[in-house]
Amino acid sequence: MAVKYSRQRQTIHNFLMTRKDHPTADVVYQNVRQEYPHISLGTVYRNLTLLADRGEILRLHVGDGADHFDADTSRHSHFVCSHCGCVTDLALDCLEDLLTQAKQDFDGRIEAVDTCFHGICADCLDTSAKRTPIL
Amino acid sequence: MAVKYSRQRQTIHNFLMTRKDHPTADVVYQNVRQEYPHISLGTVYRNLTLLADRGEILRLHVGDGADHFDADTSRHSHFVCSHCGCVTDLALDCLEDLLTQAKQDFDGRIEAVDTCFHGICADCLDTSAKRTPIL
DNA sequence: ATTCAAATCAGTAATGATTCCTATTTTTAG
DNA sequence: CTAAAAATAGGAATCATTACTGATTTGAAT
Repeated sequence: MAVKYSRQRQTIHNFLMTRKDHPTADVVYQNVRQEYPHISLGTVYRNLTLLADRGEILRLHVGDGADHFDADTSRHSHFVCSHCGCVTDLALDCLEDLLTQAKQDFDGRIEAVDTCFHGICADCLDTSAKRTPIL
Repeated sequence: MAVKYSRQRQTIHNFLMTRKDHPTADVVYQNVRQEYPHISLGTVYRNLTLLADRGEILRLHVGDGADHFDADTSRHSHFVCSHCGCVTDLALDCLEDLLTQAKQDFDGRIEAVDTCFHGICADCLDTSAKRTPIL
């Protein structure tokens, strides 16, 4: 099953590279649809899965029901705001140390690590402070 | 909405505390059903969600489609075998360092971190070595 | 450039995990 | 003991994702 070029897949990958907010499949679909009105949601899912399987993008499980996708495949962490649901990048030096230590302590073979931080993003802290101090 | 005692919830929580393999809601359901044949899957989900919301158990998003649940709420990491799908605990000293560094570097408020390692567990490495060396 | 098998597509149906709904039962404060 | 609040069982509904199918596109060999 050799991979052949497809305009749809290229467009999906290109779109993902323009975004830093790690959109869901449906967000990708809604946006790519502007250029390809006839693209189907199944095509978006199939290509996101194919790209992720080939290591060209990352599939993130942030725990909000839908998977998110990231065109940046370098090792980095993520943050999810439990208030607005936004997903952002987080660069941490000691991520490598974590992997190194895990490989030492563990019997099996460790290939990757997903690190997902949770809390309230700066924007939500700001706006909630200006309105009602509930959070 | 004060929380009232329920035998079903107690049984679910008790069952979870006997297991170290972080079962899914359906596995909890299948097991608790032995004692309560009439318990419904909805009740299992509702109580697992309630316990997780109150911080009495953890809900894990390991990326295999279904959420897993963990009665051990102390800070620790998890490992998921991409071959057999098993989920195990992983204790790492530098997890605290990761949180500390993240809080320093980040503008928002960080409350928690999920760390999920992926790879092949020791059992799967063993058995695949004894059979056909595909992995 | 033409051909043609393999890959991909659009559209839609099916699946699987989880949540929602409602009438009934259980819990617990007074 | 009583009654209001919470929880339940059972099933329907929802949402993300995958699978299916007949038509279209790609690309390597002619």
